[in-house]
Amino acid sequence: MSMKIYDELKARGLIAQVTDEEQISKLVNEGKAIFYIGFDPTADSLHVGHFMALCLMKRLQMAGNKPIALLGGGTTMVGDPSGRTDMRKMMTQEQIQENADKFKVQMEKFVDFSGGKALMVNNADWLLKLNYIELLREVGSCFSVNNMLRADCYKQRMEKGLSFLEFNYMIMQSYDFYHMFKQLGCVMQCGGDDQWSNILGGTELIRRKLGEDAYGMTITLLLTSEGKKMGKTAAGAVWLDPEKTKPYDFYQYWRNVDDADVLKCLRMLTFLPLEQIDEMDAWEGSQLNRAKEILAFELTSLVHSPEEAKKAEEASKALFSGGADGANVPKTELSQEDLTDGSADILTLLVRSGLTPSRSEARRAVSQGGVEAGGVKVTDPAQRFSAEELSGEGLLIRRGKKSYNRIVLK
RNA sequence: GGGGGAAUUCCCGAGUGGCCAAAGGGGGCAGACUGUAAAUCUGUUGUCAACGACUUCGGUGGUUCGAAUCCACCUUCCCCCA
Repeated sequence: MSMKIYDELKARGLIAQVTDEEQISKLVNEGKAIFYIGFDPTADSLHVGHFMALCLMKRLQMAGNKPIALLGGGTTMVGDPSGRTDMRKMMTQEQIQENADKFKVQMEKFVDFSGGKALMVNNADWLLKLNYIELLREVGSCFSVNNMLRADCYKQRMEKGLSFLEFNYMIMQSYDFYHMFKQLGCVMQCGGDDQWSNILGGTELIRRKLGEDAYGMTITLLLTSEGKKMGKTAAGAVWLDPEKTKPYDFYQYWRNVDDADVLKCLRMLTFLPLEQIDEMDAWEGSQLNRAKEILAFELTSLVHSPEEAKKAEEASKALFSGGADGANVPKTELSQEDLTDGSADILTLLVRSGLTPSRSEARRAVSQGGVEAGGVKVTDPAQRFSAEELSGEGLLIRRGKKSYNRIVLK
């Protein structure tokens, strides 16, 4: 009764482009495919974009296919120009290795690597050993510079300038596919939609070198209704690492998506059955808030844990609808040393709790009427709070409409 | 290799000796309105012991009472020629 995996992916709006729909749907529906997705360790944590790719892996794995997670220890040395207007900073090998180690730990949460059900490999293992002349003679003739320049990812860069280093990225990625096709029987590569030309480079290389067919599939980029990439805030990416983006903030990010984006996010990011999501499609107006709660809960649950999701949800309810107690509200602990003369002023508290980055901004927030302490609006930037007010339950500080922090004196 | 141009605050982009913490826009933040949404309007947007002081206009040194602005060198990027 349940949908075949390929149709489900399609119905969820996850598939952007495929090289051969007929072959690919057959391949993945049978559950025999070995496929890979590459992850370049350019930062010390995965983000939402990676999360989608990992979910795709998981979905395909659940349908019986075997994923290969490729860590780009080698490709990161070169730097992918796709979707960028400027060159990436060159990274040292140590940095890359460190990031790759972190990626590895996070990936294991999503994909089941036990009993050979999935593989994790690092392209540094073969790319770093390549010899320039040998490589040129082996694969160089299979690439047409004319065609490469026509590729979207390079075209964008023709105006701003493109270094030869980055120009080679496509060749490295193609070589990965070729290598894994031969060594591991990997027949399909998936990736973000921005990877399309790089993926085609690989299938083309395999065809030319081996005369065999390999396949490619890309995932729709998750865009907001305004056409911006999802998972970005003014402060930067929404990370999967709880140290970099707190589960509460992660929850809040999804709780706050635009009305227009909720259903799309539910379909593309969660594992909820499609029938259930289709029902929500009829919801309107403030009812959509319920859908946002579900979205936020599901995702926090997947990325962190059901317990963390529960905590985040409770904290949100406590703060926004005054329901449950605020035990799970983000908390900052102060010690006696943080006080002067047995008390602390509001500006210090705002800065210490991270609600504002500087005292100037804290002062501004207070003078604009955007700060509350213990449910009372603070109007005087010089207002002080005694040790007594801060101990025990602590003092709940609110900055603006949505940022809260409980300050507790230890 | 030769010639020309550029680097400004979170981003884009004005500013070419003092009136510059630096126009304008975007974004962000706060307020009003709301549904923790969007749209709209208003305020705000370097830091601090805050009517003042300090740090900032790619880097280093210099000219000057005074430099984002002038000079020298360096770095990076773009364009044209080879």
